[in-house]
Amino acid sequence: MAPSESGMRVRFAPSPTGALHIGGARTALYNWLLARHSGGTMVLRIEDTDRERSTPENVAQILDALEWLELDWDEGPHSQAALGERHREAIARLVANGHAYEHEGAVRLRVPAGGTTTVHDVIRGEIVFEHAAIDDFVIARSDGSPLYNFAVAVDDRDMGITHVVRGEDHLSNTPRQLMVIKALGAEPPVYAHLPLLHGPDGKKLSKRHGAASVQELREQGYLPEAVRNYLALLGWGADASTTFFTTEELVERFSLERVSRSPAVFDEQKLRWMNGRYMRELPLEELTRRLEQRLGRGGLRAAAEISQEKMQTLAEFEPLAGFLVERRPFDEQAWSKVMKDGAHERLARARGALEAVEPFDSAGVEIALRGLVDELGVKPNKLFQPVRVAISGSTISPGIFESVALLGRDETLERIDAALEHA
RNA sequence: GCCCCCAUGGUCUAGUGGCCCAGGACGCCUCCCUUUCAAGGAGGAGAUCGCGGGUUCGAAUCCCGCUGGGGGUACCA
Repeated sequence: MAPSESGMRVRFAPSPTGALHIGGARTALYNWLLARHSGGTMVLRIEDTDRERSTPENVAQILDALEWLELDWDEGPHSQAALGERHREAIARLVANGHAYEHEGAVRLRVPAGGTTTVHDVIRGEIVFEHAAIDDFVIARSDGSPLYNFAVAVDDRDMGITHVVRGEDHLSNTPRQLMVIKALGAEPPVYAHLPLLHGPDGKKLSKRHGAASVQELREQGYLPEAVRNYLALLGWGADASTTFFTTEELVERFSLERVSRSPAVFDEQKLRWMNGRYMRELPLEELTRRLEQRLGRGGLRAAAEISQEKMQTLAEFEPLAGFLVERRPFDEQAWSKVMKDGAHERLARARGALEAVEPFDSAGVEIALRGLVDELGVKPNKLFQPVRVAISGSTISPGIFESVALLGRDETLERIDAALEHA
């Protein structure tokens, strides 16, 4: 580890405009990885100098999202608005020493007429901005309240931030912040501007692109560890072939030097695939715990066990295995697709075979049903699908033997009877 | 308008002058397995490395121009 990377003080500074977006989540993750990797400090600061937007509910949503992602912080959350004292003090100082001046009630920073300001960006190298292209910008409103570009610079200085890691949308404003820091006579932090995240249409990621916020990802049944892994790979890669990283490995291997410069598109299909892999590797106890917590009920262990390898998200448990928990109506499309060409008769025969199974476990059910298949001389699915529709209401379910065994003899026979009558 | 950033298959990426007529992953297609759906296994299609000039014995890799995309330019953050 390079000396400069030891004990980094980083900050995640979202403006509370509502749900935490995926782009913000990635920024938070990268900052968190850097703090943990360097044995440093993660500061959480809420950029709430914009009155209206900064409601307590919005702030709560951000904290909630970070907690779900299991990204903890060491300091904060600080409210930028609450730091007004420091800001006003700094403004007064700049006005006093001529670095800023009052104009129509507002205060503007004096930008040198000539020369340049260079941003040293870890990811992009040196970026030179001509002062000629930057106007004297307002740092305080006429009511005295500070503006973003000013407050950020002051806060980063006051909080001793060593590395500012944020989205590329802040790059163009960096020279302004650098000028404030310089006017204040402070040392600038190291900057790293992350490439933005885009939607499938190439435009900036937004709600229009499906799951765009952390809370939506949670609702859709994604696992936080899978989301972390996927997000880490959106703009960063450790090598040519590693795709799966435990969080410990991410902490160990993540580095700003390997962050890419071009924008990335959030691909939910790949997240789904990755999430499925994490789902299958979850210990059964853990999978059960998460499903039960999500559904607000217990007793799901057995159902979770026979469904685990078939789910890509926690949300898929219900459509796949909900029938194990609660009887549900027949899906008419499934019904008409399966219950034809003598299916009714075969279902009746299956009922008979199951009635006699002893013991009524998955192995016993399999022997009985396969035996009947041989006896009838039909393709297995000619018998299994009608049974599946009868007990689950649909054509999709976990393994049929396991499902039947789990339901138990009485429940299974009742459902088959209901199906026989339904016809 | 002006300023800044970016540019490898549909997507995420590896690649920093020869090992690349470009590697991995998702997705897609085919086959296998198979009780459905997934999963898994084996193959396959898909990239003139945005375009045009250079530099060099040699360029995805360096330079210039262009085009395209994105961001900024507020008494928003």
